[in-house]
Amino acid sequence: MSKSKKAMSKKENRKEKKTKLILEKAIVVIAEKGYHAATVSDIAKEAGVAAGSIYNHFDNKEHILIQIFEVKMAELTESVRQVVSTHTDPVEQIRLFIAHHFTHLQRSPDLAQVFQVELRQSQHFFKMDYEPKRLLEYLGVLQQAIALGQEQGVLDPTLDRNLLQWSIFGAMDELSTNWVLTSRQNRKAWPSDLSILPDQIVRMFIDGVRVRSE
Amino acid sequence: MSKSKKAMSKKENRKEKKTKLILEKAIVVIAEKGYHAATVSDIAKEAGVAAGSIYNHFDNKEHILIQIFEVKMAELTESVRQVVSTHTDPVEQIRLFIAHHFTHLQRSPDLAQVFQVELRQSQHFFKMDYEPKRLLEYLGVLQQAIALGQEQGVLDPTLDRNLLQWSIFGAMDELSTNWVLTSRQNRKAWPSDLSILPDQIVRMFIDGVRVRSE
DNA sequence: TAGAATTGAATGAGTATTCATTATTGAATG
DNA sequence: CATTCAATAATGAATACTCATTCAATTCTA
Repeated sequence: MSKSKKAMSKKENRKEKKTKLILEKAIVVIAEKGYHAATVSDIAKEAGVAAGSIYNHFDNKEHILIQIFEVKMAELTESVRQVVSTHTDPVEQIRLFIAHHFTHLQRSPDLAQVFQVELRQSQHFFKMDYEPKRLLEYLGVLQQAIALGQEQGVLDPTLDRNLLQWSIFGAMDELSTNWVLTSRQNRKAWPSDLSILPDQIVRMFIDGVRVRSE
Repeated sequence: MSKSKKAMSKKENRKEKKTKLILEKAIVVIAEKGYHAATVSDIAKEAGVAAGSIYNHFDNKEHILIQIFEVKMAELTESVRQVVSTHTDPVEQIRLFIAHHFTHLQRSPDLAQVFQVELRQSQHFFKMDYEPKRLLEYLGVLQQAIALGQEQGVLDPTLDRNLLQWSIFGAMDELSTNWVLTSRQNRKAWPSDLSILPDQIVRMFIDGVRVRSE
């Protein structure tokens, strides 16, 4: 865990900034060339450091990829948590969660490429203990909205929350990957603006999940 | 493309059988050790041939992985097409499609591991022109059921078919991956028997998609 | 017996990582 | 303030290592 900013010496602060810089540049380079084709030297050059210096910040090449996931997922979780907390209606919370996901995707194309495509080439990403941790934190925001909906009687109480949670994520993830893959190639399988998706997805899922009022 | 069985000489027939054998053994070895850790020699040994012989059947290591996808996807598509064609009700067709997906997954754990995890480590799998082709053929069966449902007025005609198709696939794929990852580790995040999933998934999606009677 | 298929030892390419060396930093000191 | 100096950080050339792939020699087979 990182020390609070205040407790950090100038040196530690500076080092952390450089770590962050390398991470940001790594996202650009990896998105551009692909994880395997992007060499450690490429990343170092882009960050303006020597290849060996990378190893003062990361254990190895794969660790860079993992850290991109860790750091960016934590940020994403924090920001979606804030957005969702501005509303109390569970269905609206779910809509916001989904909308935020695609907004984020569209605002950070390089990161999107890394998340949807390059990360999955990591040998250990799938198999590690901590892989689910950050993802589960993120999806926890969604799950809370679902649980709230059930408590309030808006969503089917017999529904398997896990099933819904993973299905929504699966749908978002697949649509995201499709978008990333096609947008880089200038295909038009998907609208360039993804802002219509959340409403449609919510309608699709929720109208099936929602307890019929009538 | 391969010649019809009748037009094949004994030699060609034998060669094709060996190609198939290598492919089957490759699935076992790759599922066991992971794509990168599985060497060409490992696969050759398992298939009872010399390492060099692999190259009489495949261009390179990655080509093996691609061929696993190509061949097995074609088989899967053919079998689901048959299953679905036994019913005319579009919702039942969708249910059958989903059920078949999970049944297949559960019956072929090694292939499931390769499909859900190892394939995605291929550098070119995502980026190739032919990647979507087989997948689109497979999903075409689902799409036809959706289209039929719209024609019959059972499903919302304003619905974006692509969206539903990819969302259902995304949900199935994510649940599949979860199942593969947990079942190998004997976790119990998912029931060992997946046969309950299809009904739940159909309920989730269809009840939101179906035009409300009354 | 020609041609195809198979063999498996040898090759070589490519790059992640190491590490001895050099440079930088900033607290302590007079 | 200027200087020292131990600790940290940065460097980049050299290394080391793994396997995928090749191919000349051998075996098979129709």
